[in-house]
Amino acid sequence: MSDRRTIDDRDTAAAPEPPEPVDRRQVRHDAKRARIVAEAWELARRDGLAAISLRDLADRVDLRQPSLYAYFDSKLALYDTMFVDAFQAMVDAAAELAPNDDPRAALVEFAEFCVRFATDDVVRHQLMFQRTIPGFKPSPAAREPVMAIRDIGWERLQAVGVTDIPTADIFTGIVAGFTNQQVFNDPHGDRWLRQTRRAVEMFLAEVDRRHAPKPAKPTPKKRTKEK
Amino acid sequence: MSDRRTIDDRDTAAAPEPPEPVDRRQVRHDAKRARIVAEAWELARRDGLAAISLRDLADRVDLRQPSLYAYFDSKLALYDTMFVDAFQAMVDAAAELAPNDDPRAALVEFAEFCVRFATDDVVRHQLMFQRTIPGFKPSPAAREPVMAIRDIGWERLQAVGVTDIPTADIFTGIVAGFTNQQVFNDPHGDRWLRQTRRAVEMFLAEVDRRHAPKPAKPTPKKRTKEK
DNA sequence: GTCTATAATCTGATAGAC
DNA sequence: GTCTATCAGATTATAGAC
Repeated sequence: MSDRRTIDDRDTAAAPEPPEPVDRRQVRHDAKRARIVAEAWELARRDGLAAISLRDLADRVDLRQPSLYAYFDSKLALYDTMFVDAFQAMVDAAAELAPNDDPRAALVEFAEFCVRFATDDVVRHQLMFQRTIPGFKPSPAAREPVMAIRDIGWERLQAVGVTDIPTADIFTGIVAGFTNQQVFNDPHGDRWLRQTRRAVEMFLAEVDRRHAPKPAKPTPKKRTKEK
Repeated sequence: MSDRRTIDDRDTAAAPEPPEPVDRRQVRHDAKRARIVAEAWELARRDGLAAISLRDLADRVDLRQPSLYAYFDSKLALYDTMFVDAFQAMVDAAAELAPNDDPRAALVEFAEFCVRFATDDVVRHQLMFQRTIPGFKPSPAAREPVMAIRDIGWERLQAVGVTDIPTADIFTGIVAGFTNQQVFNDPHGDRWLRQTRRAVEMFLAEVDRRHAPKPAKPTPKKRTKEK
């Protein structure tokens, strides 16, 4: 199947060519590429993210090591693909979260989701949120899914009335911390995951306090319009 | 790998040590060792923690690479020493904190100190709080300064009335998160450091709420346990 | 696209003379 | 303790045949 698609190709291949909607080669290429990435994750989980070797990786996908360069320009390009893969997975998983009418419950849910997602795959978390690979910096193109997940968090914060950056920073600080502690200090348990709800409720109480600044004295219960 | 004793074993125990105060050789050895560690930090800051090479390191201390083995049994042993060095520095710095009569202010101070200490040296933070070097795990001996810093935090928590682990976990989660966000998202600024006080005060408000449980709302009894 | 072969370099670690 | 010499590998990446 000669598929050189030079410009004058359409003239010479007049009759029998069925119109290909998608290039099959491209499809297979992409599929193999995806498999390589999947095996790279396996390898990273086994040996550590920084210890992936292209030889080991090639073995796992039945290629010789140089053949990987048909799929990735460099090892750092592989990391970049994995980085995008990880954030895209997070975006997809976040989209699966059941919608919740109560914005406060939704925020708790989101925070717990973040902690859970990180502990599901510690190495993935390492690539996403720690600068650990010496030469690696996400490419500009890799920023897109990062911003997507950031937007999801931002929406949920706005839904509970948080619109200023400093308060949002407090929330992200909490989530980042619980995530990190869970991954780092209790990677197979749920010690910090269990406290996440309480932490977010604590945060919400602070938000309430800001929005309805009550004077200091313990007054009899006043009616507020918030439920 | 011979499982020789841990890294730092100078023969402190064996000698009866009558009149001879210190061995000059030992002093020089220790001094050079310290210099090697210091240069290793430099190198880590320049190239990344995982990218330290013993050859580069040897150059910086005017040795040939094999001579480093007179000071460290292996590269991982060097990391272990650096790990201890980092936690010891944190303990020392924490000891410098001005005493504060108000335990609540002292807790805020401690949290801010942690965030500041981390941003002072990102690579140090990486070694202390992230599992990033493929083969490295702190030796049992290295645990001591880790526990020392943990104890400092624990004391300050008790001083504000926190005695249960789950609540302490919330505090460590907050501190870990603000530290991490600061290091990761604003390494040369103070974006999360500026919010640390507010976060700790938010935490303290939660502690107060627990200690003086006002029957604020006609909700069914919800959180009483988890102690 | 995949291969073989190899470049080019780096790595941590060891042996043994002095 | 420091050296030279070297081991025994590893690594990523490239060249060029098919």
